[in-house]
Amino acid sequence: MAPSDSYDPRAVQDKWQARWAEIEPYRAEESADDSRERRYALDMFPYPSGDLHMGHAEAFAIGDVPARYWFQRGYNVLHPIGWDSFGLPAENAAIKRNEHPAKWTYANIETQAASFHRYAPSFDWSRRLHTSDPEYYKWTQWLFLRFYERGLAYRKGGQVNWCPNDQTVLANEQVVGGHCERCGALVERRTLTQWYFRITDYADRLLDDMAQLEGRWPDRVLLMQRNWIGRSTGADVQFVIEGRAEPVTVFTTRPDTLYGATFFVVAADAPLAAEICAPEQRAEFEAYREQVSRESEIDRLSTEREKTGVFLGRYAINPVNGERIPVWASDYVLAEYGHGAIMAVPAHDQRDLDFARRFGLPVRVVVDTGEADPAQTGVATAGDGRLVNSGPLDGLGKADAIARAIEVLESKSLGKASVNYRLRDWLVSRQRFWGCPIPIVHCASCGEVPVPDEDLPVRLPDLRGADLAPKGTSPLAAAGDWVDTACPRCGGPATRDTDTMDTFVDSSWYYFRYCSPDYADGPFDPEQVRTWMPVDQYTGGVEHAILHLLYSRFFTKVLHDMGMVDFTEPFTRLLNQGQVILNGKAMSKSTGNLVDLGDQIAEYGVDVVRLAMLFSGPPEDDIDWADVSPQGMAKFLARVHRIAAETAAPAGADPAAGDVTLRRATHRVIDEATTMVEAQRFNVAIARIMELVSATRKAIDSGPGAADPAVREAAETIAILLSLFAPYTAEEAWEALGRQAPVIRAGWPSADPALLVEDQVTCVVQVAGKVRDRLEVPPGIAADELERLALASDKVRAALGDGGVRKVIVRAPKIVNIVPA
RNA sequence: GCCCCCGUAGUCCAACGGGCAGAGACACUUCGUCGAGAACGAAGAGGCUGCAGGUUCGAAUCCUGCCGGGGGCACCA
Repeated sequence: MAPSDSYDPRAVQDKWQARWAEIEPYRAEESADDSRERRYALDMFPYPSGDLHMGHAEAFAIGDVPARYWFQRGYNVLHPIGWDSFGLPAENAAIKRNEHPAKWTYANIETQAASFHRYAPSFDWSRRLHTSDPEYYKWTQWLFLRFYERGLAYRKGGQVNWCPNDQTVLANEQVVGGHCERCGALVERRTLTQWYFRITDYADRLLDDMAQLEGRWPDRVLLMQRNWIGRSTGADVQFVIEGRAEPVTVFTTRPDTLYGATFFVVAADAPLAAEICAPEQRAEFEAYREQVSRESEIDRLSTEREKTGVFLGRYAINPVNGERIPVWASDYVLAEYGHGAIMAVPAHDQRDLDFARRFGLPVRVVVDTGEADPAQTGVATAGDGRLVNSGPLDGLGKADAIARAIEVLESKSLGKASVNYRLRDWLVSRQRFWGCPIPIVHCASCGEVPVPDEDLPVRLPDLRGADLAPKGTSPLAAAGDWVDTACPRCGGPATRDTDTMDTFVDSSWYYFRYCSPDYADGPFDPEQVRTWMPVDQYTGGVEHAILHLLYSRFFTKVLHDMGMVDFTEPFTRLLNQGQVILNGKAMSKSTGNLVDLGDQIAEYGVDVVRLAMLFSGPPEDDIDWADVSPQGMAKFLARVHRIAAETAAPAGADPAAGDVTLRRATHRVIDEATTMVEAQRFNVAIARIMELVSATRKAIDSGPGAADPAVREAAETIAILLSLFAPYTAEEAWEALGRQAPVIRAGWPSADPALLVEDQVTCVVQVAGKVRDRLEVPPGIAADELERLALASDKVRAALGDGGVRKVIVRAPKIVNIVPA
């Protein structure tokens, strides 16, 4: 009997898909009188690029488990779905096909929605949203305007990252190793005026609030965010530059080493360098600056290459000792970080030391760490030690010296304690069409004017095909009728801002919208958000560790400050699923290293694919599809189905009258599977169900038989536990057992404690750490009784020989270890 | 270069706060059943827990070092 004879996945899928559409078992209830506990399960919403693939299958199988578990527990569950539907691929496809991006986008959404219906995550479809719908992006614009009012959205000119392939600027977070995070092109620098969100105002809170997430988010995500924000504490110190009226401020984390500063470095591309360069050094400096401006981001990032720089012909005065030190320009100092200038302490900073050795500048040790002289070894000493050659700081340790140095600086108004961040403000404007228009109008007499709320949304004009071709400025600029408008303030002629927002703005608040997707008086109904949020479980890929997740945390804090929400972190728990790979390599269309989800489902069915994804290992691990066995999963599901069909005890039969051995197995599995689901170790939970299936099979074949009430109890337990992982098979089995759909509302079983205690357990008796005997004892046996039994064992006495006993360690009822004299 | 995570059977993976190395799956061997199959049921084999030390009565588990794999950061003063 082949599995297909008894269990046809496709027929079962079609049957239940239709039934579920009728009974809507996954609908969240928003009524305030519903007193059930609430849970919010969220999956990172998909971008509609073609159909769903294996990666989606894994992510949504994993994200579905906690949602389904909560349904079984009887909670009121919000498990929504939507699409992150603005973005470049749609625009590129539209150019190629001479269409509107919406056409490609919404066609793909329909394809994915149909695939999702078949894949059957427990979504509440009534809350579906798309970020490219005007009903949605109206509120993205509304939020932009609130940010603008609060000074959190602003425009400034400066050096920005430019992707030559996508023809748009990028945020720092979207440049990875000097390449565009999206398309991989080498990123260039341009000087442009752009819109920013002032995320740096929230740097401290983004860091400090991570305490709330500790242990609930993966460590590596927290670490990456910490690194990205990059807080460092130290001091601002003012140096006078000879011949310049205003002193120049530098930031240092080591004010204790001020007496060791032997030169001063200004970022070569900072205006200050050009300003203070002495005439006789001008030519050399200009040549150097030209060279620096030509180097790519990749060159600049390389730590291997030798330091470069030029002397600017000027001197700075060390504020603590009045020493004259030469001022250099170099590209190892960044114009955008700190103040674009540093004091260089080569003895205690490796970068400064490399520079000093390259250009023959002096090295002066001011912290005696007990290590060899950096000037000789070329290795800067950054550790703790006693201060030397440092006037009033002499003799202090590093930490004390830092504190003392800051005190001295502050008392003389030469500096102050200071904090710097690696994090930069979030550049949000994009020179592309298929995004949310920035709701600002530029008026010759009034300047920047926000579009009034009642005029939102500012809809995209109807552009398509060639009009969208990138030309380095936003395609929106070409829509003359759209661009020309009246100033909302003075009524005079004005133009619309032609940039659109980074799509990460759209996705920074979608999980709020799900709470009240049709709400018309704001981005969300505060009442609904209060009852549903924060999100209890968020599932998605780790690639968003410092993009979407950082931005979303920022948005939530701003909404909190606006009084719109009463919490400060949006996602209580985060799970990053691994990737699906093949033969150790990422799947890729171009190399043909691909497994098609549709093919897999056609061959084995949805449940097999889901189960294979979940059973292959812990959810965080990558899944190599070459290692999984869909056939094995199919075999298991067929076993489940057969057990349900064979179960002969009537529904409602009292399990207490059933076979106690099988009942023990059932309740042990309930207990352990529950623990494993809560610990997010779904592979182990499934293994437990497999054990129960085997035990039930055995009971039917060679035990009390299919008519025993314990078999029914086991079979029903299997169906319910399995409903978290293989919804179709579980529902079909539930029906075969004479129960009424949906199985997802059957209720999670609880283990009977009386059935969890064994009446006999095996106690291992060791002599000198080696197992010598096993005793069958009652679990509640007393330690001294067990010790007596163990010492009385013939095998133990044989092992001990003539020697005496030095010590006996008893851990009742599991083990006795006897240490011979 | 610095930091984090991970090395268990041929393979994917279990093993709770140190206590019998094995739950489950794939592959393998054997047996039974039958409608004779790539079906169903059962049994079995398989290990220096990456290596070397240490702590302990007892270590896959804790500590140190090394080797191997994965990830993050990498001129951020």
